[in-house]
Amino acid sequence: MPHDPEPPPAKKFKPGSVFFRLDKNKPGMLLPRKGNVTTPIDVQRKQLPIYQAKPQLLNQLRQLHNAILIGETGSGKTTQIPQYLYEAGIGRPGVIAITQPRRVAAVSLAGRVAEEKRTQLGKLVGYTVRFEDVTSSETKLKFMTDGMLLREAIGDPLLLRYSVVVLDEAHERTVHTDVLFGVVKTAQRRRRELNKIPLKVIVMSATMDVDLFSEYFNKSPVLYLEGRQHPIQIYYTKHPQSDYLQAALISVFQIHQEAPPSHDILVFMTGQEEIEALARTCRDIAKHLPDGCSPMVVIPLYASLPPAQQLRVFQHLILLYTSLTISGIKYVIDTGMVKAKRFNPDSGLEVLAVQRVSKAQAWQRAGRAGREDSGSCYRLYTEQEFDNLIPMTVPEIQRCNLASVMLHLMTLGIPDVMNFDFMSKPSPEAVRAAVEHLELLGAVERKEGQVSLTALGKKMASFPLEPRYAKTILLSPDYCCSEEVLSIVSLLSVDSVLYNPPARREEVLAAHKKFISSEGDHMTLLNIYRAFKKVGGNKEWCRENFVNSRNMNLVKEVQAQLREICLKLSLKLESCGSETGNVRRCLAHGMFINAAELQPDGSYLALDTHQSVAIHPSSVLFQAKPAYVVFNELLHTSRCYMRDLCLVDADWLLDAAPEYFGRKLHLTKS
DNA sequence: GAGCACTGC
Repeated sequence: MPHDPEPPPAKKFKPGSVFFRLDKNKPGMLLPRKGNVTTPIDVQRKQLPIYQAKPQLLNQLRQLHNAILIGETGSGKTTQIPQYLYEAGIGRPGVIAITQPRRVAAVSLAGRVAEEKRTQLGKLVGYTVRFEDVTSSETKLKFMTDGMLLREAIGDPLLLRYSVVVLDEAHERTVHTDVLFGVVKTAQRRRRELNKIPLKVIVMSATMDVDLFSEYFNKSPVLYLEGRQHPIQIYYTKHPQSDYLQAALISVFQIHQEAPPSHDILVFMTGQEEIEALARTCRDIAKHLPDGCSPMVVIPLYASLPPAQQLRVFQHLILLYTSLTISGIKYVIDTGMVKAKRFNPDSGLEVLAVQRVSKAQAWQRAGRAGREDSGSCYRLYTEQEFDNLIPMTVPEIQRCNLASVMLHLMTLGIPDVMNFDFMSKPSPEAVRAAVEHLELLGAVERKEGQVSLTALGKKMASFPLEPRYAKTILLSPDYCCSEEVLSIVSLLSVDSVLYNPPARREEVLAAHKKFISSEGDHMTLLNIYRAFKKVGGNKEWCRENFVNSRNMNLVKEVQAQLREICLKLSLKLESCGSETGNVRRCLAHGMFINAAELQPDGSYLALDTHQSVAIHPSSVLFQAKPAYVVFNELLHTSRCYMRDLCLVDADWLLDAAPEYFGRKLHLTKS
């Protein structure tokens, strides 16, 4: 491909440079649609592709205990299937649950279906997500996050309130969905054994990788639904691109000069930094576009941007990498890369790395171009490279820490968690590491080779938190600092409450300086939270202090929820006031697995895995070099960094787990 | 002296 060391003038991007090759073998995927916004709602329902299939669908669904439903976006399956079931009396008098991986989807779908049924939300149709329950005794169609159904299963493992469970967006394979697969399958079997009302399970997915689903659910039949996708033209590069960012830049300008201005371009990229850099370059080049070329509006879009900015109206170019729903996209540029987390069970380390997308992801990205009308997708890789992509993204359950999953399964009374019937089994090492972690925390115990939940473990499971956080909260009454620990855990379980625009670095440092505690990041966060509460969550205060008020308010919600659980468990809630040493003692006892020791050469050794780690420069302890710390997480980027550190005494760690540290010390010597 | 994709309970 053409390449200039200097930022090339716009002329270089004139149409005609043969960059893409048309792929004639893969024409548009599905049928066009006719849309009309003013059509009455019941007519709209009948215009959906799924409506034609309604009689056969109902016929099948009435008989089957399990069904796999494959339908593209726009087939109407998520809004219609629950209504069809209800209208046909299938599953009465029980409740039909429809799970979603994301909150917004659960909420908006419930709203849409309530509208279609002409009822008030929360009556016949409702939703349940964390912090929000809009259901009543009348609710028969209940949209919920999969995590929420999982939590409900703790009190009701057979899911007896439900006659039908619809697992939607199953192709996303989130941890929660994958665990739910096993939970509903178990509930189905147990209900049959106990002669209870049968449970119908419908798995809905957008992809064609159905064998796995079908096989898992006792070879259940697969029903296909026609979608509503418009034709999409796929283009590939002639040659592999060594620099996908450069390729994206060229493609953007090529399309911009050829396309009508009302057609937006969507570029899939891997992260904030990349997006900001490309946005800057595009804007610079756009200033020097030749006369007659329409102006270009560049909108960077990523999750950590404040929501107001995400909602801005855009005209021509969007740079984006999330799964946000945006309409009016005509052109998609797919870099073929994604940033994803990988997990190493041996080191307990999560690595965030840029890697190639899967075929499924590539098709999903392409699909974004055909929502409203026909579109084009430019893949910045060759067709051969596409053919070599892995078919499906590795399910999250195979690349995450399983501690909370294992704890959850045990709470559900699953007899043999080590051999749980996962659709895609995580590695035995990952399972073993998780159980060992729980054992160290005292959540499980081994008796004659069998693993069982302890009373402490049962309490830990009642918190929607990682086990070590739950443990720390449960320890906090012993140190008379539950209020502080609740705040700290809440602060750690949301995205950063600190706002760090790199352009205003000096101001940020000055503003945050007054909160800094020499005891570490946890206490610093606590100082910020205390100050925030003192001014009553004042937004102006947040702005002045570079504090993210949205996340801060989320902290308040989380804390309220955790406090509620503490009260149910009759934990004593009290504040230690200025005795912050108590808080650090408590953190040391709860987080002892994440401890590190200063070495003579100035580096740190993580005591659990004996790997060399460093203090992340964002920590307030970066220059302090304390002898012992506990940290919140390890992040492997350019080095292995500890993030969110708390200064502790060696004695506290030894006191927390004498046997464990005895073993670790022994390991150091040998 | 770095820079963290997206969810969810």
